Amino acid sequence: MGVKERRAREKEQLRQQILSAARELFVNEGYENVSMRKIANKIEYSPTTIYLYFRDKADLLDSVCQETLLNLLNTLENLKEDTSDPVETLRKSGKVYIEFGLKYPQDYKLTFVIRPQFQEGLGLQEGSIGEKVFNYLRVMVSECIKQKIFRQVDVETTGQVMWSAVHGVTLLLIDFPDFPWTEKDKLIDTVIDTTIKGLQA
Amino acid sequence: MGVKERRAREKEQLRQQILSAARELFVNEGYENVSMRKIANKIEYSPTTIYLYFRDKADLLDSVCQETLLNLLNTLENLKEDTSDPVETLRKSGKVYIEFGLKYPQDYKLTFVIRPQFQEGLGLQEGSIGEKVFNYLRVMVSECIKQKIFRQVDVETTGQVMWSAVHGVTLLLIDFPDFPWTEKDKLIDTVIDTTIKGLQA
DNA sequence: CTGTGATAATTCACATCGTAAAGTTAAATG
DNA sequence: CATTTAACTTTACGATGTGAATTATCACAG
Repeated sequence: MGVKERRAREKEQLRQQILSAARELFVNEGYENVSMRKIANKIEYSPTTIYLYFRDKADLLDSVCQETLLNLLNTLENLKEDTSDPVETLRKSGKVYIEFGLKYPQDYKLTFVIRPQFQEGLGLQEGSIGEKVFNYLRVMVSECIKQKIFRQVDVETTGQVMWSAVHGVTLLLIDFPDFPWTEKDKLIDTVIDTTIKGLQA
Repeated sequence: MGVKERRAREKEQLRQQILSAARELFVNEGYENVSMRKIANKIEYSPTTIYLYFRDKADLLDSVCQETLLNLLNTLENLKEDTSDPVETLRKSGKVYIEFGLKYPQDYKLTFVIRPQFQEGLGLQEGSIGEKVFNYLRVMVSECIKQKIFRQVDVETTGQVMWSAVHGVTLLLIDFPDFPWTEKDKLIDTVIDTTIKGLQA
């Protein structure tokens, strides 16, 4: 009964093909400037075929963003060189987060700014990858608090403050590339250092 | 020669009409979901009339955003109750900035997220309103530094760090309303306090 | 090999979009 | 009244997201 399996495999393959064509186009030309027809052309299928695999254009976007979140999660988890210094780990994580955003600016915007416009509230719910990313942050922060390096405010708030800071710079640097920013790396480091210093006991 | 003037006034009036119809629609339905035809219908003119007043849809968006920036600037300047305590003024300004964003979430996103997608780099150039807003921030920050309350890092970086923090929370709160945030006001205050504390000498 | 049923992909169609170009109307000037 | 000018509309084009109807592809039973 290998037939069913092969067919399923083929179906999954085409799904992936659509997904990666969509990602490439979204990233290079922006979500709004990519039509279903363009995606279809790229993979040499008819436009409506895509609808056999994705509910609509927003659903396609959503799937692309899930992948991005997974990438981000992996990137973050890859640096768990447990230095036993939780603050250093947090600092490094912040840096990696921002650098991820700047390395794939379109993916970042797609995931954290564009998608929320189309999928109200979704994306960070129970068990999702987005939640896992924030959990990663939670763990690091709570380590800092446990060791009494950070003030004894609650983990949630502390994590959210950290997230605000890195999310903020990332988006500003992406959205206003012509603004007279301080030297980029200096700005990034200062944002992280300032926030960490502000959170310390 | 009052004729010319009257005509000019009428023209300006229609321009304003278009602008406010556009703003209302953009805000309520989102930029992408508003067509030139919808705007035209609302003001009871033909769709192409709008093109006599605005280059294209992006230009219309741009004008709406300029108004938003002006509103923001006014809001900020209205609280210059010179308490002679520059830190307190900065804290209050941050709060007002965030509250402005949360009060008009769609306007805020339009201005700081959507527009940059259509007008590369524009909006913060020399003499613009956007620049004035950032100048406001600069002045406050440099006051804090002058009084040796803040670390002696340069004004630019300090201001940009502050902006990152407030921009970050604002957008997160807008874009992920369903995320389990700490109590909103607490989060806002903590973001501001943390950043200011981190910047202090 | 032929027919059958399922599944995958396509063709066709529709309403809507941004906006260019040409056409029309009305008001100001002489 | 005639003419010029400015304001506005009509018409038109190519592109968009996507639903419905249609066709092609293929595994399997007889």
